[in-house]
Amino acid sequence: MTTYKIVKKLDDKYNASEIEKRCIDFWEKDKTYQFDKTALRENTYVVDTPPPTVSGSLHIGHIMSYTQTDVTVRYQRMKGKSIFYPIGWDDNGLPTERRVQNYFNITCNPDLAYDPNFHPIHNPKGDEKRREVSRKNFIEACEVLTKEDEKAFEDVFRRIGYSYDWSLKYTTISPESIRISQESFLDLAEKGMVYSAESPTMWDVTLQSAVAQAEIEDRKIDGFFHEIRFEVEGESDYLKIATTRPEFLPACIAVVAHPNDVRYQKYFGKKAIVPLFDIPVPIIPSEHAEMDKGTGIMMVCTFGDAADVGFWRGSGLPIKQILGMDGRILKSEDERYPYESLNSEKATLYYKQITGLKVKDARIKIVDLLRESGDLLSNPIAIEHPVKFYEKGTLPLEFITNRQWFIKILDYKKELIEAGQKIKWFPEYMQKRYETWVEGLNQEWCISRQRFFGVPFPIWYKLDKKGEINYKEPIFARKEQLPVDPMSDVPNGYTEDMRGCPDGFIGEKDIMDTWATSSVTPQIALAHAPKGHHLSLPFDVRPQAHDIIRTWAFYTIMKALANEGKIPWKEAHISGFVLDPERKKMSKSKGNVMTPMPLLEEYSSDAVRYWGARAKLGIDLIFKKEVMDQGKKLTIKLFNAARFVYTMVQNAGLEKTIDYRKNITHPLDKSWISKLKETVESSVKAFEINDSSFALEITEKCFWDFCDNYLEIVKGRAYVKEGNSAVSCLMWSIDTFCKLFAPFLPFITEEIYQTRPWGIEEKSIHKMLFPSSAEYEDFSEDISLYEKTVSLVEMVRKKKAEEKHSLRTPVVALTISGNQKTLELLKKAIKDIENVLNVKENSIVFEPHSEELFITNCVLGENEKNLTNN
RNA sequence: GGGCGUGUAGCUCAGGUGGUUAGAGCGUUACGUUGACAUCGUAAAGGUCAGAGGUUCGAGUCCUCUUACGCCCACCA
Repeated sequence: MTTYKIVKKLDDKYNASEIEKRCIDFWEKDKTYQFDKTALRENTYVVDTPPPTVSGSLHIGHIMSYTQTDVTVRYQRMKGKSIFYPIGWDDNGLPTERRVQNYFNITCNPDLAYDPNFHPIHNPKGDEKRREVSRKNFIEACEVLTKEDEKAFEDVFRRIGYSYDWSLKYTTISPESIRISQESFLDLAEKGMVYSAESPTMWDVTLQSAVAQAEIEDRKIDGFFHEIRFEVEGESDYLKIATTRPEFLPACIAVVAHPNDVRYQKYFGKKAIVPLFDIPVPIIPSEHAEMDKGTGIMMVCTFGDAADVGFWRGSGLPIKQILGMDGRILKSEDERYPYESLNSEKATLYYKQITGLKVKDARIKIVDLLRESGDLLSNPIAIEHPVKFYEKGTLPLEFITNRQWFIKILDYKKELIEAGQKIKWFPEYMQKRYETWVEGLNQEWCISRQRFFGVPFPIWYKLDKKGEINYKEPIFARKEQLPVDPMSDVPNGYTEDMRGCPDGFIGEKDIMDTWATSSVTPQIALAHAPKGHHLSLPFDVRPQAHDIIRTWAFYTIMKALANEGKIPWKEAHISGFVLDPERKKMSKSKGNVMTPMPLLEEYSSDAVRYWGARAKLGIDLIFKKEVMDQGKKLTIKLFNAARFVYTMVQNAGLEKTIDYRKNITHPLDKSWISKLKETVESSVKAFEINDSSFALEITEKCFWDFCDNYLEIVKGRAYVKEGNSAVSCLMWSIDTFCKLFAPFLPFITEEIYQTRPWGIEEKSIHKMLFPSSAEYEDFSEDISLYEKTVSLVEMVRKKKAEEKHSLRTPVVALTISGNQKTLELLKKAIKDIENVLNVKENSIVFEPHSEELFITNCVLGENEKNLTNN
């Protein structure tokens, strides 16, 4: 067995960093947290740990939620369960990609061949042009950089004592993870749930990639209503059409009004003329238009917003694409306005003035032109309106038509909601959030991204005789081929020299949405488990924060359901955020993030864990250092209380026998054990409903009661030879508190447990069984003796405080009033009471006159200070 | 517009099946240290439990409404 340390004795002074070092070393050598694959499933607790994104650093929000999970896991371990608690690093995705580009001054060109001689070097200056490298080289560069971050993350997680089995560590960009992600995709392809299509896609022009519904957010931005004059063919009057996006005039395909709108009914079937460009477009009745909004009549362009896309889908009208992938107005090949116009010359003249401009500039230009031509009916009206953004983007999303891969989800809403109902959510109301999200889904999951650092699609396309791509019949990789990179691997039946040639093939350049990989974390974790394990879905728990219910939780449920027909986990534990003192979410851009390492140094790991563990699941927490102070104080108090009790145990010559608890015979001690029993019972109850913060709260309360009252009251008895009952009771209490606190404060409790005065080697406390109230049953007695004694002590203390005397001031005369029963009870602890109050032996008078317990006469003697002063 | 959550001491938060006088930490004030602990102890002050109504012998807790704040979703001419 691994030795905890050579000198098995508590230090004289509490030293957090020494204790932390000893414990980390001990747990490592002892393999305390190793997963035991031989345990039965019902004796195993399986966790789908969130792999943190390794770009930048961990912040205090991680610490709160990861601590809450570790506490739960440690409790389960102390229930005797084998724990499958892996840790992974999410190094796959955009944040890493951006960071790597800047750090090495490189950029990825997936068309390039792999260069085995390329080694990335730190080059932040970026004086020279960014070097283009192949996708494989780029991924290698990502791995170089993420390794450093992962080291720093691991240091923090080890230091704070998260009980991962580090041998289960995975990364989301590893070949194994890529394999699993691709396999999941191929499985869905077989099931007919994936397809590629060319259609209007939400497009981030800065990122130059498609994004999915889950990654977009609304932001209120300033804009203008422009009221524009549209003439009607064959009519003398004109239409007044309001739009926020006049730059899309040349892409206008129709004008629509509500079918019941009497103002416009007479125009239906006629054509409106788009100003400047003289484009005749049909005036169509459509429910898309609302009578009471604006002028009640609107123009439809391809595409100004999601409503335009919706209308276009049902209209059968052709798309007029004027916006390029770079967010600029397209130049047509012959530099003419490329669509139908009554006056092509004029249309071209105007169109030329906006080609190549960014949408915002094009808008300004068009407004100027409308003003000049007299088609702007009023000055633009300033408004604030919600616009869709990519959550990490800076410019509004555009709808641009291109080819993307999708996973069908809209047909499965019912099943997805039912799966959500089978999962127990903590707190419960988080299930509602999941349901709201699923109900509100209106797009299939677009999983292709025009990026580089991620999981490639296991797909190639055939080229025909002319070298044109056949998208209709993609070549899927075979499962035994995985993982594949279609840009360097070759599909079955082809050779590398056929790549890009007529009658040959070409690889799919795009990569998958990072969530396509994150959504299979349970499967990835299992792939990293020791051979011969018997685990499968569902896991026991998924801990995560509430902001990613619509992404991580949703996609994981969706994949588990589609791939395996199962729910991924039985429970979801949803944590909140840490807010700064102004109640703002901590974020890098606001500069208000706190990193954990300095706090661990300042307060100790146990104290920081205390802070995280006190927060309730799901609640957003305002960061308060004072709570860490409280944790630090508690830790030191535990240390000192244990040190004192251990000295008593040594003095009493108490031996470790199974039966030392049998020494506990004194009524007051047994009464205290009742109190302890109650706390154990409530603590277990709280843990069982995943309310560990409550368990901590009541344990702490009981512990301070122990220190302030019980320990003080029996101190005198513990010093004398016949004090074995008290000493045994103190010892058992310390043992109990250590176990109750162990999930929260793993370091100090291990230190105290390992330095027990028996001198016998012990297993880690974290492998011991959590206390159960039944163990205390036989040693407990009516709790009221303890409670009455404490209230009596408090009364006398208060009297001494009121008279500004020291607590050691002798009491010359004391009369206690109360009912007969109470007084008889108190007499059982008379020696302890005399001692703690410093009353002369046999001088307490009992008066059985009143119902309530109180002191009718309390005369204090002179204390030493007063004597010297006089 | 729909939904969810929150409102308790100066601050940050607990208050479980409704049950004495509503709790903790920090902060404030007073006192205290010779035998675990000054990274300390004992005590005090501090509350119309957001507001109104209802159920009940009894409501911080249950119901209805109002109000303030936060979040999620939707709308986006």
